[in-house]
Amino acid sequence: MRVTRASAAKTCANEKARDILATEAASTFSLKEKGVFTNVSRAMVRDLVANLDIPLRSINATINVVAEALGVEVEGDVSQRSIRRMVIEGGIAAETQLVDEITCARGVTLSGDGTTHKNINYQSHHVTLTLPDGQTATRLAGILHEVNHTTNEMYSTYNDVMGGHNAADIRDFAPKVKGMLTDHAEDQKKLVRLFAEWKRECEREVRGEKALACLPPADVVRLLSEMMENVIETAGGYQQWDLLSLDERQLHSSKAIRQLRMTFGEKEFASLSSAEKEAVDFFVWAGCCMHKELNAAKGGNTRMRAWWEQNGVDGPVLLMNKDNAAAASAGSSVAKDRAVQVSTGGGQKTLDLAGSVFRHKDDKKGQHNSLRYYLETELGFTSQWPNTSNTRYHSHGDAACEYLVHKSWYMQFLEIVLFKKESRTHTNMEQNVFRGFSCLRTEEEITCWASYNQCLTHPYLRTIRNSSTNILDLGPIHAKVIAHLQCLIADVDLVLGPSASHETATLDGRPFERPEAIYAIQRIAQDQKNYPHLRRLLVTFLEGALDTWVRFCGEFTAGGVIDKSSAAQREMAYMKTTNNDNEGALGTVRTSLRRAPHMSLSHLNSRFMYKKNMTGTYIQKFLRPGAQKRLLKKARAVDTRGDERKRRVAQANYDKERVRKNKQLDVRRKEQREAAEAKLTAVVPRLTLAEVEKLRVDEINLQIRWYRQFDKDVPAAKNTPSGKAKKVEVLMDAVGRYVRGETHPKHDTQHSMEQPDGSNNAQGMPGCEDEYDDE
DNA sequence: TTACCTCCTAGCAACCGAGG
DNA sequence: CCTCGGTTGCTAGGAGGTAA
Repeated sequence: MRVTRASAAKTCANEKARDILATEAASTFSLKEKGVFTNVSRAMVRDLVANLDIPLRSINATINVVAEALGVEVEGDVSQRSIRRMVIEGGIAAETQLVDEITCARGVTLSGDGTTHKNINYQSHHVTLTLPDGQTATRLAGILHEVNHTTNEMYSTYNDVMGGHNAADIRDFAPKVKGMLTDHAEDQKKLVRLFAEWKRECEREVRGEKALACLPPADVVRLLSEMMENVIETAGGYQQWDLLSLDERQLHSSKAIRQLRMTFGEKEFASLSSAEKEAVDFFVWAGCCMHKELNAAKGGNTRMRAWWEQNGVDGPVLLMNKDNAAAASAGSSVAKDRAVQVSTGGGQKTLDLAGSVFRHKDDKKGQHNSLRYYLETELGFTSQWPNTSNTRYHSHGDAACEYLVHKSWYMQFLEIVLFKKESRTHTNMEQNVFRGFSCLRTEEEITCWASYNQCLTHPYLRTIRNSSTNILDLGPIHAKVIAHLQCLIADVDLVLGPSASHETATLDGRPFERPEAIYAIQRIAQDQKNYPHLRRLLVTFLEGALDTWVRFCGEFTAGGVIDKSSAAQREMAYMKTTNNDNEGALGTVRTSLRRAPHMSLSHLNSRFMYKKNMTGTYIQKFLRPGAQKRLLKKARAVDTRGDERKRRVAQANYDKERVRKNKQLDVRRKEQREAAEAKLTAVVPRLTLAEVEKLRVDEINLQIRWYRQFDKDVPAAKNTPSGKAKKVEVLMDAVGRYVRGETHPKHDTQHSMEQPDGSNNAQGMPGCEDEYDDE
């Protein structure tokens, strides 16, 4: 009661205030002064567009609606065209801000990630700054494109806006960069190497320049003239030199000057002590912690999947896709075998399929909502199936826990789905989920996922998610992960045993994230009759995870850059623990481009950087009216420069080039394939052991391949043992079957039906890329 | 699958107001 | 009246959505 009265009183007061305002003359707001938009209205428009995501066409209406409520009359309006330019101004201000902040910062680190959208590659870049007061800030440096503007350009923009004084130099930027954070993909690692090299060169050049400045003028003159002599000589003597255009001459001499500085820089650098040298070139790479975890779990799973076959145990039920299921039930025996061979099953696959059934992206297709309602009525609360995807962190582990805890509900639900339908049939996918859920071997795998999830994944994430942690300080934690895994491998009863406790089972000794899942796991572990393999499977999973962890923690190894660095160095090279900034940014690019497919990258960058980097505040605080005026000018210049058209042309050319290269590649592959086939048709089978033993290993391989064309008992290329003796054995088996007349070479269309195995490798190895795959 | 609609952008050209 | 800096109108055109 009192509250309503108070708010009523407030409203009344507000209305009074509004009346007063309305009666005053100052209640109009002019967007323009002398026909030019004021800085205030520009800032407002930018905030509306970039920070609040208001569509360009609604800006005017928004301003008017708010103004009306406040009792202010707005004078003038702003066209979409002008709004676009104001956004460009925001983008330029954001670049200026970035250079400004980098100039002040004590240390800078970079982070990046890439993705493709509609066949175009996008790279997201963030800069993390260690400010003079020890605080850190992460700024979006932009979404770049393969053919895109460079950092150099950013610096010239800065100098334009700031009016040229205290000119910022790209070369001052290089030594400040102390590190780089990316995922573990090879292309990103290459980028890191290139960057480190560039940084070194910049440093030497500046060092050399300084050294030259300290020399007596006479020496410098002498050096320069010597250098010019050299340049002219390499250009082919004075006569040739005179023929060169001015630009070419300038190019030659600037190159030579750079070279001179570099040599001087190197000389200076060589005189430093080794500690100083290391301090100067200090540059460190770290890999995103989320990726480490993701890949470790994948590594564990791979090892676990292989365990069944290696130990001759019948593994989880096969979950065939629709086509293979049809082939296996109706096709010829060859098709049947093939369908069985290419199909897989197992915990991860089941959880994936369950993901598509229980929470399909498209609500109409999946059972997303009806499941939610069902669980709500049955359990009294809503529970959601985790979004299982290869690239979503810890989703499979979470799904495994969800399964263990609510298994019976999900099974019942699948039944309801069945009986709700007119046809009373499950789709193939639903059937597969049902099969997987009812298979004890699959359940054993799922239990391993859940155990890993509770003991390693969640405790690890709890540790690294602390937002202010510096990844460079996480060496001990990763050592602990490895040690803990070794501990668990040595004694899985720490997790599975009846007396297991979170104190010894989890990485950080803190309670389990989902204790109900642990109860389920222990119940399963007690039941050795139904789940006899669980212990050995879990050990295998953990071993696989351990190996992957070791591989993905290379940057922390003893004696490495991080290990040797001082606390102060690590502070200057502060990096976040995860690369989520970049991954999130790329996600935003995707959604923005889907909504506005024609939005240019520069426009997107302008909006995005303005928002993320809080450029509005920067403009207000640090850009004097004069600088804002220059901002306007620069924006106009950029606007009329036709960047976007240039970008499209560059992209088109790039695409053309790629098409050409791909075609070339195809031709070469075809040639290789044909050569391999020709070799195969030319094979003369050797039928005696004596003959076979005289052959070289590659000839034996060829013979085996020849038999493989028609003899299904010859193992697939990847399963063929290595070592000459073993290969001879395999070959002689095939020879035996051939000689006895059990197998017959096909003479008709064998080559078009069967792919010689050389082509598998030429296609690239699909199995390997997902280790680095992400969005 | 097709035809049409909607949304959004780029960039040219025309327009407008201020100041000399 | 002219020039210049700034603003706006206009159109082509691509991409996604959607109904037939």
